[in-house]
Amino acid sequence: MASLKDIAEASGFSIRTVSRALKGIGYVNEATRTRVLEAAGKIGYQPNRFARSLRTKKSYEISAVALSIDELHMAKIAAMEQILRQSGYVVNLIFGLQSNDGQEKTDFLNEVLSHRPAGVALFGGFGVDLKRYTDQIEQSGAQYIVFDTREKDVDSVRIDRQQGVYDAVHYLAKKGKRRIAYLGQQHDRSRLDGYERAIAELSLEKILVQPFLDAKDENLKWRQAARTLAEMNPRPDAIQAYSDTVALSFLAGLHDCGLRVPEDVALVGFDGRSMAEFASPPMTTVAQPNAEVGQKAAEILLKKIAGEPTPPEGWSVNVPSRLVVRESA
Amino acid sequence: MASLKDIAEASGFSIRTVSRALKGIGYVNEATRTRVLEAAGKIGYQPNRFARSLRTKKSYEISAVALSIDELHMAKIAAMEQILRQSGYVVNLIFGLQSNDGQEKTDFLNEVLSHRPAGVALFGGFGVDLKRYTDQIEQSGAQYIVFDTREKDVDSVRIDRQQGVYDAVHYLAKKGKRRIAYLGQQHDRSRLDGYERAIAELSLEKILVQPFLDAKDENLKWRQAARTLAEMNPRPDAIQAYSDTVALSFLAGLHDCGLRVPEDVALVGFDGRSMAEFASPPMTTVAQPNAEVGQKAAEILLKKIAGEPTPPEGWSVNVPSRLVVRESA
DNA sequence: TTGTAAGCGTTATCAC
DNA sequence: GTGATAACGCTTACAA
Repeated sequence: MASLKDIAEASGFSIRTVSRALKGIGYVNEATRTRVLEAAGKIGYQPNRFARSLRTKKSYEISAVALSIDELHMAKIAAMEQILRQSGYVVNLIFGLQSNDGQEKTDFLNEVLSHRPAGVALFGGFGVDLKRYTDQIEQSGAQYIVFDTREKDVDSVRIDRQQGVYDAVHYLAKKGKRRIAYLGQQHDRSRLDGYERAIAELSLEKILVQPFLDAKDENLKWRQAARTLAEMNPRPDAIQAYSDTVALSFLAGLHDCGLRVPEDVALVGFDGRSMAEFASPPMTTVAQPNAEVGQKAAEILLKKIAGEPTPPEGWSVNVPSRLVVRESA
Repeated sequence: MASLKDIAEASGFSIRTVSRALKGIGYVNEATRTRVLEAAGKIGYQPNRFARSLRTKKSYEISAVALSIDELHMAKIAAMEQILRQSGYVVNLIFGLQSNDGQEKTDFLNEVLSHRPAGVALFGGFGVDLKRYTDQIEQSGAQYIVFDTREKDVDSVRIDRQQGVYDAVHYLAKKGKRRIAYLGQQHDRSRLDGYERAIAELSLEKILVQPFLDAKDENLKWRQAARTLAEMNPRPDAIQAYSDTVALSFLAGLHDCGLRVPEDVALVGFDGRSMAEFASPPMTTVAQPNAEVGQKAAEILLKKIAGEPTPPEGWSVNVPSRLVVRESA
């Protein structure tokens, strides 16, 4: 592969001049520049990243770390990659080991850092030790951003789930629904908070549909919860579900009970997974703003890497989720 | 960050000796080795990839290139990454630009190669020029593997769709179905071939259900095709669909027509997307062997990079798809 | 405006 | 067995 030296020889200038002409930094005679660029083009020059990183002690790689693969993660990473690529960065992907052992996760992070990324984008699932991991990343000289974590003390691009569910409940009320239930566990707060806030504003009755806990697997837990709903009297006429997967399992249960969607019960999911679009009927859902989240994460990383001072409000940012209306509600 | 020099100073040996002790290559006194390892551990040494790559002219990065993001792609990449990471490689992700302009795609590949990957894993969608791209990759000194392409002259890990559909049709016949239809376009061959082969063996009637071409969008094209099926006399009692998305759009159409699945019509999808699992009813599907495909792709890349001679049968390989039985059939 | 020389952290070549 | 030393391709002082 061609190097600066090759261009220097081909164009008759020194390496230094060639370098400056190519990067457009410093004073270079216009005639020299064109001759250098011409030579570089003819020879098919591509700068050597390894040499550059070695010399400048700067990396141009961002590691995206997730403990599991997921459609929603990927959408965020893809959006992030578009931005980072434009700034000359490469995104590398590191998927977690299956183990839940804490020790292993530390080694895992060490492995990530051994590649000397300029930045690390972390997905959740690291549990309460997240702060320890981000500290370790910073200590290694890299910057980090976390995707959508509940942990408070870390820089993160968070999704405003509360407001999305709040909007959805108002949407349902506007469509004439009066008995709007929430389907999910009581201890998962953010969505539930949005639900409760809207219900209170609308002076409606708060109705909670819980999973059927004796079920054999996760899917049946929610599918069989539909029976609970079917037997309620009066029956809810709308459901906001915790997630798309929960909503679709529940939808199967509604079919089992002979209840029609949206005629008998309107149904709104959460997440905006592709499966919602292909459900029968296509499901209305509060979509995660993946593109915006990925973009924001990239921008924050770039700023932190560039050494910009922390803004007064900190690096963390909230992005709103948005209702995607289809046929189920 | 600590370098070999630091360890050399700390342990009292030369850089060269330290290097050999750490890599376990060549003759090193056992006592020296332990002292060196100790010093390296204490100092927290991590080798500098950039220096190593610069010196050896070898890259330890594999670029996974896709023109679009997709759950199935990601599952393959994730599997590939597990293997490659164990061999010290990093997988970096490059998603295509939206444009369909040929020129842009060439530049795009140039950009990929400018990062000097040791190997490139390509997903389809590059059209008939695929061979040109793989040639360009090899010319740059990198190795390549293509995921599941129809193009003949390139090394690829291919999915045996024919056999998967063949198995599914036999499965349907064994469950007593006698009027098994294929839902899809006539010009997409691989799945259709498997269908036709099985139908011929079983001496059943070949029935093709085509999309409703006047529909407004892709989804409705298949959803409205259900009407066609509903009006057939006698009506098919089972469907093998071209894909999961097609099958689910069609399923919505079946619901529209008041037909029950699997009681009135059994339905089998293709791809093994997560949406199939969450359909109502959970959908039987011929799943793509993503894990195996990714693993094979990684193994082939590693062998090609290691300079192993091309085996007599070439580098390409076929992996079987497999029927995942759920409730829809 | 351009050229020379040093150095980033490795690995490879050669002596000792 | 071990130690100097050069080289990979680039950037950055500094000199011309």
